[in-house]
Amino acid sequence: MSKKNFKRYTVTSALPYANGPLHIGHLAGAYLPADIFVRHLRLQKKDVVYVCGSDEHGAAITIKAKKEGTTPQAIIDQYHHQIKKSFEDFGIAFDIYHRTSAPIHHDLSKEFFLNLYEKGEFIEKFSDQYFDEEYQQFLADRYIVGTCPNCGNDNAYGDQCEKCGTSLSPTELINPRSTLSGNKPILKPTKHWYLPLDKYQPWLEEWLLEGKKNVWKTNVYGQCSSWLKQGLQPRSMTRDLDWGIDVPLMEATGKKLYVWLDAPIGYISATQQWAMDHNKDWQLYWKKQQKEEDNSCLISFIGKDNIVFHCITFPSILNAHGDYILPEHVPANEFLNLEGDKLSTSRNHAVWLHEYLEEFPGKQDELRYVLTSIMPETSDSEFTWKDYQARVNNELVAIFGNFVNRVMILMHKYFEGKTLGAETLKDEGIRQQINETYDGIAVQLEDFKFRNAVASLMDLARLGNKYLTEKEPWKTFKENPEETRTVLQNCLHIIGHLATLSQAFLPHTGEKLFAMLNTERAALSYDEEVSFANGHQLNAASLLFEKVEDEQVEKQLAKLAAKKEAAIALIPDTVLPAKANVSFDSFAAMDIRTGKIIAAEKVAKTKKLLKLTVDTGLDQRTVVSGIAEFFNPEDVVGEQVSILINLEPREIKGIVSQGMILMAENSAGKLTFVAPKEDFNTGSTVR
RNA sequence: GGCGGGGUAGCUCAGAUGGUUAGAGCGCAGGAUUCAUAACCCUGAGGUCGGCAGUUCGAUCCUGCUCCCCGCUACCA
Repeated sequence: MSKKNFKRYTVTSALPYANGPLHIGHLAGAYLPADIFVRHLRLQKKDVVYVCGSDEHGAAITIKAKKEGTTPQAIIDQYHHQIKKSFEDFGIAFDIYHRTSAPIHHDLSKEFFLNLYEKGEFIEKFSDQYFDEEYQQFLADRYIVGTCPNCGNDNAYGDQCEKCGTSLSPTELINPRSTLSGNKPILKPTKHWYLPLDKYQPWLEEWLLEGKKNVWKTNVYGQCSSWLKQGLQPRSMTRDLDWGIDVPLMEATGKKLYVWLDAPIGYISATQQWAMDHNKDWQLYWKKQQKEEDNSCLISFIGKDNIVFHCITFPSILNAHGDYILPEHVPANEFLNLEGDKLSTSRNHAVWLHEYLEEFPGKQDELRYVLTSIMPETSDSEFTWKDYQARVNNELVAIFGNFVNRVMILMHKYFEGKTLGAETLKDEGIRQQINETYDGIAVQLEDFKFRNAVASLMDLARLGNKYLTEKEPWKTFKENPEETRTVLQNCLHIIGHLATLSQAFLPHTGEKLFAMLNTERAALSYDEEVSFANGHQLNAASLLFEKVEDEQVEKQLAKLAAKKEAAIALIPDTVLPAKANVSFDSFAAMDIRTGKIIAAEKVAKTKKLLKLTVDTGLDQRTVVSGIAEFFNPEDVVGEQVSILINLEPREIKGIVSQGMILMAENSAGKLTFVAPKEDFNTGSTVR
């Protein structure tokens, strides 16, 4: 963290996309660290606003709506409310959880666009894009489906084939068709407005490359510097879409703002809404102030997948606008894995937050503790239910909960839960260690080391257990009850500090502790110390945490396995629907022959491509085929194939490919050659 | 393919601008204890720091190559 001392903080967490529920990976990546950080700032009595909201634009939402036979509005309403409720129930302390479909957000996004437009920042470019004549509109990448040139999947989208994961552009699709009308779209020139990132490159090099060196996390800095090294390209800020924010220009009817332009502006519009609701001035949190030292400190918590947008694109937009502050830190986390596998929404391999909250009621802090302890700060990390159980049982229950329980039970047993002369802590050694804990946690959190910070909290509970064991108040009670009292009351002070510090990491636990101690005020800042008046009555001891039983772990594991099986079982069912009929002539027009591969080599600088030389009986020709992930070049030589020989040649990676090898693909994405069963004459026709 | 991040004890992860015995928590083994949710406390065993080569008096830390995982990216018929 930089040495600058800010008076004010603006903290953001990545806007969750409103087309699915939240899972633990989201929490560990962008929400939990931000929440802890913000609670920590508030305990220091800093002026901070913490904003977030649903990202409700983008083509994926309209696609999902179409698939489910509903409207985009219905999709975003459903998920916005679900996500919002999950965050609330879990205890993420946003000042506001807003949404990008709100009018105030549309207005601000347009204002941003117009500001840049009027300054002449945008480059206007025409490009050919698919257009649906029946619906009279340009088609976004996701509105075009066709055959994947790589794997032959007939339902590949214009931006990506979901079967083989290949990124595509719409013009690469074979037999493209519009998802609106089903017709073949035509190419038509369309105008778009590009942000000249190349123009901002020198500025970015100074601000980011030099300014953030050794300040930003290595994963973030490394990714950004790699982009800058490669040289930035202008990026289109508009799309031909029917869902999103209108481009505020007469000539751009029917066009929408690129979702990555409007989404980060959502942080600002959310702040505006919050300010209106609470009679605050939003500009203090976002705009440059007259004196630089009065600027707010902007910190954006995100996952590693959107580093570039938050570190390069959005700052460029803010800087081009000119009135706005720039992110001081973008502490991106890596990814969380689950039980040895990537978290996956489509494969349903996830621990969903709303399900956890239902199945583990009142156990928010258990999940917070585990996720904080394994937070993917520097590399991907792994959540397992067994580990969850171990951390809850051996740490929260055995160390933290047990210490509190021991003290409370002894206080009630010996002194009816009443204190005497316990205004302050009477052990200098303990006091010093507590002070070090506070300082250590502050340093760690300001350096975004959440794992270390939460471990420091646990160490304070350890210190308590050790102190009890050393002083053995249960032994001293007979001869020296005053000694017993002093020791136990010192322990009460430790519990008080545990409660204060828990407010950042384990807020529900903090509340429970204050309730048990029966203090007057439920929440304290760091500089207010718990004090006990003479005769102060403690409340009855209650368990802070409960053990996680083996059955619960097994149940969760079984649930995951079942989901996975269900997801896999779904795949064979998705036999692709039949395509539209074609005339016999269209079929007859295709010249398919048997052939033999006589040479094969990997195409340099590609992962999936093989350059094949095929004997077609007529000639020997070169075909580029995307099968390198499934076949070694040496293994396919001599292989009989069926080859479409009168396909228009196309240049791929500088090699002219003359034809297409026919492959069959199963639902798991596995490929096999479609070829004669027996050794057959090359050049035979296939009909 | 290019680029970025990561590969360190059984598990989850720290760490060092290169320097005598590489750390933590959990797990495991032994001991002590009984106030406590068989918990706490003490002690201990455990690692050729992904692989190969190089630079160096010395490398887990630097360089090159290489393998594995994740991400970004690429005209993948």
